[in-house]
Amino acid sequence: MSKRKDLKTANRYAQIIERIFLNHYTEGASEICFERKEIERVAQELHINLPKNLGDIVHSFRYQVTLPETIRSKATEGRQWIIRPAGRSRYCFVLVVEQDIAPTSMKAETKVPDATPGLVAMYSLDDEQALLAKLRYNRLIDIFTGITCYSLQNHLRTFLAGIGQVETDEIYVGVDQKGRHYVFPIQAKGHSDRLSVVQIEQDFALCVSKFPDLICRPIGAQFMGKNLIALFEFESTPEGVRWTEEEHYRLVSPDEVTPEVLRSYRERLPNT
DNA sequence: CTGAAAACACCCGACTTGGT
DNA sequence: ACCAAGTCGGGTGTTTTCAG
Repeated sequence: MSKRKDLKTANRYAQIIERIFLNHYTEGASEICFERKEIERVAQELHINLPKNLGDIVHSFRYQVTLPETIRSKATEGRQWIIRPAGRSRYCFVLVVEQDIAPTSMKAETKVPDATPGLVAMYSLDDEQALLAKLRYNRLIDIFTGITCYSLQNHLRTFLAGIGQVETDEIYVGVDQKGRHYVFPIQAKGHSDRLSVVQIEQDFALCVSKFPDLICRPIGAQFMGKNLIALFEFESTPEGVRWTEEEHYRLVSPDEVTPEVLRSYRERLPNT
């Protein structure tokens, strides 16, 4: 993302993705598909070294960095390009309603007495794992959804027809007081990565394929600070995935928990 | 057709590099 | 020297290949 010498030093990833896009783009297009093989071809045309990890090109534009300006400028007002998987080694740029899944700044916080075991907090290896552990030990998914639920497994990776390989950070299953069963796929992000609608779409698809009988409610989780966590819930509409709920939870150490915090916490916790 | 092995695809963390 | 962006290697699940 250099500012001065974009033309000369735009990185290989950006050059490649830009060329692929422009190869297929026509005025007014809202879907542009390409295959992995094209990455190799384009690198050759541009006389640049083929990156060794081709998948990382798509991956980085999906979750980490913004697309080159050339591509972004071809999105109509209020819309943005995302890169959707479209089966094995196939990808599609799709123009969707712009949606930045980021925590709202001025949102009220709910205090929760931090029940994360000290040892776990101390030795978490990375942000994402730390976040998942805090969600689990503090039953934040129960509190957020109002449903009693349990972690089924984490890092469920599987292959979906028509999409490709997908991965969900953690899966919870739950049951409400009327006996309905739910599945909650969780996407967790530390400070640096962004939540992406692409992943939420995949979570819905994963539910349909692997848990067709359960009610599917994808959740996004993001650290806003060390002990401040934002949770999001999504719904699937004809216009695409939309974010419907957002709550912020602050984990506070047990010795600063007032009776009031404790009471409100107990009220929010679903009965088991 | 079946099962095992090889190849492929993808994501993550860690290393490398280039700009300040 | 420090920081962040760019790149790469490892691990694991899926798909393909192929011998029997």
